[in-house]
Amino acid sequence: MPDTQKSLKSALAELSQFSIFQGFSSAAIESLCHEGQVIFSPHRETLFRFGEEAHFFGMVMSGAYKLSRATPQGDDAIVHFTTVGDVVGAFIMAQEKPCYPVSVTAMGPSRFLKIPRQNYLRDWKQHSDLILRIQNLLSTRMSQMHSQKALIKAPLAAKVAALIVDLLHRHEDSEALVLPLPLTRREIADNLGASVESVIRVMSEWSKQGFIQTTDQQIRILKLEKVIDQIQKY
Amino acid sequence: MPDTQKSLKSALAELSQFSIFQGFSSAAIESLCHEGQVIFSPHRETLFRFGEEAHFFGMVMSGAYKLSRATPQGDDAIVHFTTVGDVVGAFIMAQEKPCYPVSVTAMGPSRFLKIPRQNYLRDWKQHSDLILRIQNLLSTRMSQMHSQKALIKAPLAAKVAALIVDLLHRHEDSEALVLPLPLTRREIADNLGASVESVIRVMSEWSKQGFIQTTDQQIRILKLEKVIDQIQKY
DNA sequence: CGCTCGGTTGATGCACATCAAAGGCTGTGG
DNA sequence: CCACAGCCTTTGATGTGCATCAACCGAGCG
Repeated sequence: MPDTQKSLKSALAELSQFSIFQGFSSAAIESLCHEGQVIFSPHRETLFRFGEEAHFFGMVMSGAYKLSRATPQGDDAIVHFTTVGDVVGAFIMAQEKPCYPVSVTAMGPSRFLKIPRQNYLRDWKQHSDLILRIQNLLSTRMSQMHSQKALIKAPLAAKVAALIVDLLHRHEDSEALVLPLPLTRREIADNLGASVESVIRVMSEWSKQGFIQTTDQQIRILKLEKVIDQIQKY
Repeated sequence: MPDTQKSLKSALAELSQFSIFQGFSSAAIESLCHEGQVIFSPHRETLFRFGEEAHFFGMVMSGAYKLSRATPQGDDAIVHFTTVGDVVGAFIMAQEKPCYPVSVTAMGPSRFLKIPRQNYLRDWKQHSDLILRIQNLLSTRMSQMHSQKALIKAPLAAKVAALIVDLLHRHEDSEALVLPLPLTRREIADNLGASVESVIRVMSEWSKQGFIQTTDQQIRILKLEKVIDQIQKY
C-alpha cells in the first residue's frame, strides 16, 4: 500500500473532527477524499503558486499557511492567513480551467489535506450542504477582508491590533491568549501594506507597555483590552 | 393583482437574460423569485443597512449599488461596487440568523430584484448549479479584492487606475470606454482609503493629459493604455 | 565562521492628509 | 423668484505618519 494512501486512511479519524466534515460517515469522507494525500509542509515551503493551473484544493489540517501575491514592486502582499480547518482553493474548482489566485506557503511546519479537482467535480459539487459549508467559510473570509478594509484610513496601530484580535478569535477555545500561528513582523507588514520597521515600532511600544509579549514568533497577548483599545483610538 | 407581482411578471423576460438564470425556464425563474419584487431605488437610497437582520437577498437589474461600512472615524469605507447582474447577500442566506455585513446604497437611479430569504432556504439551496454560479460571482469579487490588496503599497495613481480598469471590464461589450456607473471622486476616495483631494489631484492631471474625461459623474476613458501604464509605474 | 533571518533603532524625506477657501450645480422652501 | 443648503469639484498652503535608508545585534545553521 503506497505511503500516501496509508496516511489518508490513518487520517480519517482526524478528518472527521473538522467542521467541514461534521456529520459525514467515515466511508463518505473516504470517498470525498479519494486519492487525496496528507502533505507535510516544512516552514516556508510553497504548496501552490499564483497563476498555476489548479489541479488540487484542500484543507489545512495543522499549522498555518499564508496566501500571498506578488506586488508590481516585486515584494509580496499577504492576502490572508489560513489556519486549521480552513479550506483552500475549493471555490475556484468549479471554473473551467481554474488557476490559483494566490500563492500558498507554510508558516511553520504544517499539514495539508490535498484533494484532486476530480473529486470536486464528481462528488463535492453534488452535495449542496458541503458547498454551503464552503460558502460559509468563504463568506467569513470575505467579511474579514471587509473589516480590514474599513480600517484603511486608521493609523497603523489600529490595523495591527485588529489583525491580532482577528487571529486570536480563530482559536477553538476563545480564552486562549496566544496567536495560533508563528508570525514575523515582516508578515504582519506584508499583510497590512506597511513597512517592517513601522510594525516593529508599534509592537515594541506595546511590549514595553506590557500589552503583548513575543518569544520566537509566538505572540502572546497579556492585556487584550488594551490591544482592543488601539483599534478605536485615533 | 398587486403592483409588485405585476412588476415581477413583466420582468420575467428581462430576468432570463441574466447569466445567473441562464438555462432556466420562465416557470423555474418564477418559482425561484416567488414573492420577489423589483425595487426602484432613486439615487443615494439605501436598500439594506449594515448589521440589520437579512430577510432578503437579490440581484442588481440596472444601475449600480455601493457596498459600504462605517469606519471607526465616522466616515464610510466603500467595500465594493456592484453592477448589473451582480448578486447581493446570497452567500449569507445559509447562516442561521444572517445580518447584512455591509450597507447597500444606490448610485444613480437603479433597480433591484429583491427576493425573500425563504426562497433561498426552500429552493435555491437545493439547486447545486445555482449555488455554484453564486459561488463563482463571489469568487470573482474575492479575487478583485485580492488584486486591490496587492496594490496597497503602490502610489495612489496606481490604485485609481486599477479601479477604473476593473470597472471598465465589467461591461458586456469589452470595447466600451465609459464606466458603467456614476462615480464621484469622493466615492473613489472612500473605496481606496484616500482623501477626496488626493484623488482629484491624480485625476485632474489625467484630464489635462487627455487620458480621461468626465462629464457629470460619467467617466470616459480616452487613452486606456496610458491609464494602464499608471498601474505599473512607481 | 560566514551565512541568512528576524528584530531593533535613529535620521531623513516624501506622499499624502488636513485645512481653508471658493465656484458651480441642484433641489427646496419661504 | 430668490435665498439657502447640500453636494461635487477644484486649488493652494501647511503638516505629519510612515516609508526609506543605513547600521547593528543575536540566533541558528551548514
